[in-house]
Amino acid sequence: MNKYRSHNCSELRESDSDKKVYLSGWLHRKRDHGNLLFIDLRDHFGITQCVVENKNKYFKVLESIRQESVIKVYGNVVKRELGTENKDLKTGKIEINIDNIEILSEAKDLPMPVFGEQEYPEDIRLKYRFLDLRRNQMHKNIVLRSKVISFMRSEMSKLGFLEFQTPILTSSSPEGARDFLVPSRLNPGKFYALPQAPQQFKQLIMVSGFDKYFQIAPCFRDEDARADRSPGEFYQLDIEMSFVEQENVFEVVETLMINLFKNFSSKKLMFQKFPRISYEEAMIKYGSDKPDLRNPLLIHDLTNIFERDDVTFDIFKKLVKSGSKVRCIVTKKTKDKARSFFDNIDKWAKEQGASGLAYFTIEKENEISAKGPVGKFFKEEALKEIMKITAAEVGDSIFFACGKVNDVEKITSLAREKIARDLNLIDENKFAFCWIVDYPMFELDELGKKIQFSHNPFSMPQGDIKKINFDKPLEIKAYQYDIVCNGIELSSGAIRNHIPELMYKLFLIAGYNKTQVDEKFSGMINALSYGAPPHGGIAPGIDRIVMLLAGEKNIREVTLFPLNQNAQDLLMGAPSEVDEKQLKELNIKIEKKINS
RNA sequence: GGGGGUGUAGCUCAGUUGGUUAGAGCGCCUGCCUGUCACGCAGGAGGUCGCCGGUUCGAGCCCGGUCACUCCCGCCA
Repeated sequence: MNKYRSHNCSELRESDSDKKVYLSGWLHRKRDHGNLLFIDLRDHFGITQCVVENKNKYFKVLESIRQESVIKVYGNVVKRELGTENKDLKTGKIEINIDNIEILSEAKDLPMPVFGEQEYPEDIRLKYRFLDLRRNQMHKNIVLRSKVISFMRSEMSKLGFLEFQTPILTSSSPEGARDFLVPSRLNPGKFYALPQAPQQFKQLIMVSGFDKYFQIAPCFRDEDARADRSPGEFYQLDIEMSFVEQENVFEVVETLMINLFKNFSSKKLMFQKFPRISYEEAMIKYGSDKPDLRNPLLIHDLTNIFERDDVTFDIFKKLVKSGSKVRCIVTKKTKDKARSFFDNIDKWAKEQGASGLAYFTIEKENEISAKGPVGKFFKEEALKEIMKITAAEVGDSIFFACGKVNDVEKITSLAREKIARDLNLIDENKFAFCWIVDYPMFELDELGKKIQFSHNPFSMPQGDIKKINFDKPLEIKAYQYDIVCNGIELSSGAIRNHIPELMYKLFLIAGYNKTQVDEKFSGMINALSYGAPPHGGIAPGIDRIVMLLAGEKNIREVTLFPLNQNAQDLLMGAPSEVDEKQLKELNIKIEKKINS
């Protein structure tokens, strides 16, 4: 092919026997027999075994050179003797008899080995990412990521979407996450912001008449990290479409996801048509708006039961009287589970900051009774009612949580997952997608006083625009939706509000008057005032999709050069201090924080 | 900002109730070895037990503080 190689390290077969070839790659592994030396030569494509005997003048050189050095090998392709073949290698039926070699780049002692599948501390992996990325699993994940993105591009193009780039230096937006700011040299004292998402731009693209747009869009948010959330930056498949209803967006995304997941994973899709679950229903049944539908457990509301006279569980009754809710989870056929199973869950709940989970098991001798620490507080009639509501049967157990709606939703949602894991109810070989729909337009803030947008302020409220009752804002639903897979939120989207008058009304409810809206969203409002198509879209998170396809639990496993949890790049040393001169040009002065 | 976990050789980890000189595997160095593919065998070097302080006759182990990494909550679409 060129002066470095005639073939790559995965190419040679029996049929190439007796050919003179030259290969280049990393010295993956050495097996030194003293007078005979085996070398596994590795490149991106695979591994080829090379052999050299002590009479070769390069023998000593190869003996002393370190792993991960890059060498060029010149030699003869030889068919391996029967019994010395390696079935695990594509090239396992041949080997290279080395004539001579050339060292292209020598490696120092390694801080972490490339060979093997052991786990290593993440700070070392990130500092030596180039070594980490040579390792098989990481290398595969990154290749997968590349293929997924290519696939998305080609599918979107086939569907008639056009790919555009939107600005990276843009303006700070008042809603949503913290912005990354970039000082402007030409405009002293002013800042650009990196886009949290190309939200306004993609809407402007629709207003500009381009009909359907997509982009593999970088998004920047200055928020704290999680396992499934990179600090700093991540990528979305940003999509926007003109003249569409919610279902049209769903069609595109469902088709894409089904093709994508069928193409890149052997795991089965639980639903060929993704279930649509309203936000309200999701919060009751799963305690979360990102339910893992592989998990068969459901949450039920039992608040009313604790208003009955034949229930004497006073702690819960008192809480219910003061507005708390009771929710429960039923586990099937758990009456013979060891006491420790129940107690562990209760203990776990306390560790999560809840006041624990009460539980009992339904039994029947002469009459139906509840066995367990709080069982004695429930008479037969009450138990029958509970069984009716929850579809619980004799032999099943019920776990209860009581508290304010938000708290009880949080703990039951976590408990649903915890209990299912303990009982091994989650099928890891499935993908369960669903849509969460009908999000409320507004919600109360934590103090329950101020009304604020619950999602995106640019979403279109549902129903006949002329008949919306703005006096009851909390009842207004929006054409706002999320797509969730295996409990991971992949994306949210919405049909956008393209009517300025309506937008002013909604902003007013959230406490912004017309002047304020004009100031903050002048570009957007202005654009919508000169003929805007009804439009909507969505933006699936690419990192999370690849994470699911790769079967990884951490987003950094599918990211080439991720920041660590403190948003530092240990390889490049970012963020870093800058020259006084640079600061001066930008009119910026650093005030050192003095710790007392 | 808050809570949990981890921190012992270059790397992965063990280290009993607080008790003499802190161990193993991989890697590294030296020697032996012509069919290995996690090659094998023999020997060797390598340690501020994250850091600071305390308790104790004695601390890798107990206590307090602190730092780093990570997971979670807050935050975030």
